[in-house]
Parts: sequence; structure tokens; C-alpha cells
Amino acid sequence: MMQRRKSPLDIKTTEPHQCSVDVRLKILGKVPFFQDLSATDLKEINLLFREIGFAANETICFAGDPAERLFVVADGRVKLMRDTAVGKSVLFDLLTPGEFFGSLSGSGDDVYSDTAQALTPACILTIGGDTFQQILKRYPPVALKIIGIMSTRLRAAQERIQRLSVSTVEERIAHVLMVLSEKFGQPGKDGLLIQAPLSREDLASMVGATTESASRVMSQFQKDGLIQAGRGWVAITDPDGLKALAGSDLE
Amino acid sequence: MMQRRKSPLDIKTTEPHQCSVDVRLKILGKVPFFQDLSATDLKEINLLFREIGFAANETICFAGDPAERLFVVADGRVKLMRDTAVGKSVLFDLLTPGEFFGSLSGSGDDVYSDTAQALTPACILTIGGDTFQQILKRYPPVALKIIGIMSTRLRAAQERIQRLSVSTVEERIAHVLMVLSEKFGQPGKDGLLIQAPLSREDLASMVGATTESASRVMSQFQKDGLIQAGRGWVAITDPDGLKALAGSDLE
DNA sequence: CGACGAATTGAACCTATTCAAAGGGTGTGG
DNA sequence: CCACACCCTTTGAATAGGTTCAATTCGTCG
Repeated sequence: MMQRRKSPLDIKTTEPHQCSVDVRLKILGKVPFFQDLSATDLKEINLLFREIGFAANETICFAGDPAERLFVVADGRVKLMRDTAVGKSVLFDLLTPGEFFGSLSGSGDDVYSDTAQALTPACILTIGGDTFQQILKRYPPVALKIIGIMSTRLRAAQERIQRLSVSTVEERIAHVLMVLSEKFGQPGKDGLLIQAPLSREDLASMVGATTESASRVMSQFQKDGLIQAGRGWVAITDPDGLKALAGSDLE
Repeated sequence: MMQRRKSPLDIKTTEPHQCSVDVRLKILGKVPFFQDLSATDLKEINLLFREIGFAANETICFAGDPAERLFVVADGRVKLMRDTAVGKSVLFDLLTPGEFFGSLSGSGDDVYSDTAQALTPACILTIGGDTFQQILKRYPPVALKIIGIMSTRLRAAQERIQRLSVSTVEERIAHVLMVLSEKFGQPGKDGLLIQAPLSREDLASMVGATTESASRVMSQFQKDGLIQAGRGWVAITDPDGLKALAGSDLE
């Protein structure tokens, strides 16, 4: 049984990343809650954002620190996570360009709920929470959009709670692979390649399992011809088979 | 070892409940996202709400049904839950007067994410999702408040995910009892009585465990003098002891 | 090429579930 | 108003799924 073991991901693991001005505007235009704004408004808002580059594995903000800023991913992959006292960490979300995290409230009296870490070299746009609050007041449609996004995120969190409550580790891993392939999947000769450098430990912390359990399940999936995987990468070769295992509809 | 076994809850388990007009106004004034509004605005908004009474165990809305309305609890206790294919259900939240659930978006293209059920006789205020959307557009501060509330809920959901991922059943039950006592606790001779008729099954579905496991843990807690409990009720006698077991700070 | 760290695999252990049966409040009907 | 029946709750014993600990293999990067 011979198969490719070298990482097929096309992601540069080098220095911090800066993005050009026109890329910035394009990104801001793609941010869901700015989509309804006119080009002029957007240009004005663009000026309020600052840009920061991060190298892979650099931390963007720490859970528990005073939350003063809102961040928007312009380029790269960012993971939202939280470390626990016992050493185990929990991975909440994986963000792509256009998604946001950090503080939405102007009152600087709360803290970041997650630690944000660059999974790849990343370019981040950032704005003060109070400044963003001004934008919200000035452009009501933006606030409405955000409410919608928060609803969606809450729903996703609830589904995850449900899966942690009723599904086995195998089912949860099958499911998270499906979700990841929908968001990061890129067709290639190995199947749907998940364009994000995810370790077994990352996967494990997304489904509430240990690294070893994740590894065991992944090995089995590979033997069963459902996936191809190596160090830091996964590709789905049999989506339907996986979906069946995931029990995708809990209803 | 003699102890009270009869339910000490003071909750009428009788017919649906209607509330008077002045009670309605008082409730709407207590709703977090209406707090900044003037009395006149509030009175006007009050007219847009309809009132419905529910008997205990009646279902207010079903997960999966087209989401057309927003609901506000005026009186009673409401549980937000979801049934799964395998019969196990998951309890997401327990609401008291002033809290809301249902549809926030005007576009009626999504569905209720939870089933809402009256745990006690309840009075519910309700408004069409589209009408509420008008309110949001007209009173921007309301939208900002809602964003804050959604953030808080999302954070709570994340904490729950974390606990499901890293804590044991015992720790999770200890923790949920602490949380419940903060929200529903009422000092009495048995300790902090949780004013909500919760079965072992309810508790179990809040922490992702089986009824039997919940029962075992509760029995142990009682033997250890941490709680007093009977059929459908719990009182906390040793909050500090429980908090220690819960490992309340995960950091 | 060499070394470090990720990934894999095995075996023992443990927590929590499953299946089963008995005990005890609650509220309903007589 | 009491008694009975139902269902919630409790407890036991066996089982299984997952973790833990430990050792080995194998990519990847310097």
C-alpha cells in the first residue's frame, strides 16, 4: 500500500505576511457585515483599520486579556482556542479571510474569550472596539448583519454541544472532517484536500478527544479508504462514506 | 438519616398562565435589550406583542419549524432543548422572565434551532420576526444590546464545550448545579433551593450524561452533605464544597 | 545527514454506559 | 380522602469506549 506521505499543502510557512492596499479593500468588501455598504463608505472604514502581520504559530491575542480590539482575518488561517488548567486545549474555530474575532463591545470591561493563533503566516486587520462601536451606531445594517452572524455561530456551538453529548469519538471526527472539507476543501488527486495545516492534536481538540484517539480513528479511516492523511494534512477520498459515519443529521 | 423528601418548590403546576397588562409592561422593561428605551417607546412596543399562556410541559415551538416569531418569557420557566435521533435529548438553557428565544432575523428563511418547552405554567410574549426587525432598525441601541447578549450566550456555549471536552461527569454536574443556583437559587432552610422543577433526566441532558449517571452522582453528593435533593428538586447545602469539585476556573 | 517532534501502536486501566430490577413520590380516580 | 398505579429515581453488575502510559516509527527541517 504505497501512498504519498509528503505534505501536499501549498502554504508558505515563512515570515509574517503583509497585504497590499487593494487586497485590504477587497477583503473588507468580503467581510459579511460590510457587504451592504457602498464603496465610499468602505473606503472610509478601511482607513480606521490597522494592519498587522503574524508568523505561523504566533499568538494574536490571549484569552483572558482585556478585550480592546476587533480583528479581521485578511490572509492566512487563524485558530481560536482555549487552554485549560490540565494542559488539554480546546479548539473552537478555524478562520479564513473575511472572518472576524475579538471584541465587539465598546465598553472595554470584558476580556477575550479565546486565544487566537496564526496557523499559517497571516495578515490581520484590526480596529479598536470603541471605534467599531461607532461604526455600528452609524451603520445600523452592519449591526443587523452581525446579529445574524452571531446567531449562526451560536447555532454551530450548540450543534457541537449536541455532538459531544451524544456521538462517539469516531462519529465526531468523521463529522468535523466533513465540516472542514466544506470550508477548506480543495479538489486534487488525493481527493478533497483540507487546506490548513492541522495536526492530530488540533483535530483531537476540535472533538474533545485525546491525540492518541484521534490518531487511531484516522488510521482506521485511512485503512477503510475514507481519507488520505499525513503529518499535518488530511484529504477526504470518500465523502459519502464519511458522511454516513458522521450520522450527519441528528434531528 | 431523616430528611425532607417532599418537594419544597413553590410553583403551581396547574393551568396556563395569563399576566395582567401592567405586569407585561414591567416585564418588557426588564428585558435587557429594551432597558435603554423611554417609557413611551416601551408602551408603543408593548402593543406589538401578543400574549400566550402555556401549561406545564406544553411545547412553545419546535426545533426545525420555520422560525417566524420571537418569544419573551413573561412568567414561568422555559427550557430550550433539542431531541436527537437516538432518543437522548440535550438541554441548552433554562429561561426566566425577561429572557428571549426564537427568531431574531426578519428573513423568515431559517428555522428554530431549539425546541422550547414550558417547564412550569408560563406566560409568553411574542412578536413576528419581521416586526421585531423593524424595531431593531428604528432603535439602534436595541440592536447593540442584542449583540452583547449574543456574545454572552456564545461565550457560555463555549464554556460548556470546554467542560464537555475536559471535565468528568461529576465535575460537570457540580458545575451546572452552581450555575443553576446562581440563577434560580432561593435561600431556605435546606440551603439554596433551585426554583425550577428539574428531573435527573433534565440534569443529565444539561451535562451530556445518562440519567443513571446523574442519579449516582447526585446520591453521592447528598451522602457527602453537599446537596439535598428529591424528586424534581435540588437544594445546595455546601456551595464551597461543590465549587471545589467543579474546578470552577478552567483557565 | 542527523535530530527533534509528530504520529502510530500496544496494553492496562478506568470512567461512564447499558441493561435490569427494586424502591418511593405524586397525583389521579374511585 | 385514601389507595392504587404510574413514573421518576435509585442501585447493582457487566460491558464498552476512551484514556493513560509507554515505546517505536517516521516525516520534516536545520
